[in-house]
Amino acid sequence: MNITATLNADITPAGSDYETVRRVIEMITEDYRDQPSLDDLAARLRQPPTQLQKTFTRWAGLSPKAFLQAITLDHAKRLLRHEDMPLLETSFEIGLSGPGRLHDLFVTHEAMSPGEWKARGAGLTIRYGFHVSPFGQALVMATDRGLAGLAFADDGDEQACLDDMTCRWPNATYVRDDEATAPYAARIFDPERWHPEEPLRIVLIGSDFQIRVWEALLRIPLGQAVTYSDIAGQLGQPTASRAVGAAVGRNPISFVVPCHRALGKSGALTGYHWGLTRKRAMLGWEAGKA
DNA sequence: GGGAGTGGTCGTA
DNA sequence: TACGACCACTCCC
Repeated sequence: MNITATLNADITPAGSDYETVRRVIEMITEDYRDQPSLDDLAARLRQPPTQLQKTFTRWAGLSPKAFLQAITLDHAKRLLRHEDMPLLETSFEIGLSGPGRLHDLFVTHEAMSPGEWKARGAGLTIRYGFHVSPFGQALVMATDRGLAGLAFADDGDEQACLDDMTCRWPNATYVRDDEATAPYAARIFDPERWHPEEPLRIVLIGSDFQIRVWEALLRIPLGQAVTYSDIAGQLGQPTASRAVGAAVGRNPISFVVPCHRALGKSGALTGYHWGLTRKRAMLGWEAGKA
């Protein structure tokens, strides 16, 4: 059975649907103060309102109007409010030593040794493939130890996206193998397939500091967010928020390591390596699943 | 809103 | 090694 085809049919709109959704998100983002109506949005996209509503809701799990509310600053601030649940601290106690089961995708992770990191991927074979995802073309990269990379590209930008990822581990051997990476894509973007009994294996390749930051991100549950300074504080270096931002920005397994759940202290989305629109898309999509 | 301070990383010498 | 530039930040005026 063709997993990609199943994925398309099940949860992922065709590529052009992401384009539609992306444009809706952009319009909502630019004009959210005017609270654009469904009719306004549909008119600008030259689509019937009912069809747009259907496409968008199928993709996000919530209507354009609900989505509009989900990506406003107020909502972001609510995600950040954790006085009744000191997120990172409690997660820390539950167990750093064991596999990172706290992640909603049920991830077990291992880190590359410092030696392997210094070798910049030498001796490592990385299989990669492009797959349709709710957030555009997804570049999936895997070693035999598990998922090592996940990146996103708009149509036509696949090569730039691949270059961006391969230059991180320039000495690795890269093999295009869509068949090997398709099961990862199928699973990652379908919450129905997130099961604790079959954790997703991921491999973190990065510096010591980066890995500590990425592990902190893995402890943020679906529908929650933390600030860069929260993470810095949790690492015992409360003034290192800017360094945390830089490390978050180097996250090689976008979405799975939920870097989109890191926000500025004001609740503003600040930046995202694969585009702010995509960060909004992820938060909105999660708002529909949480 | 903008300037200063921040800590990790990377390129260069 | 050492230094400077670069950052998905934050604080303070």
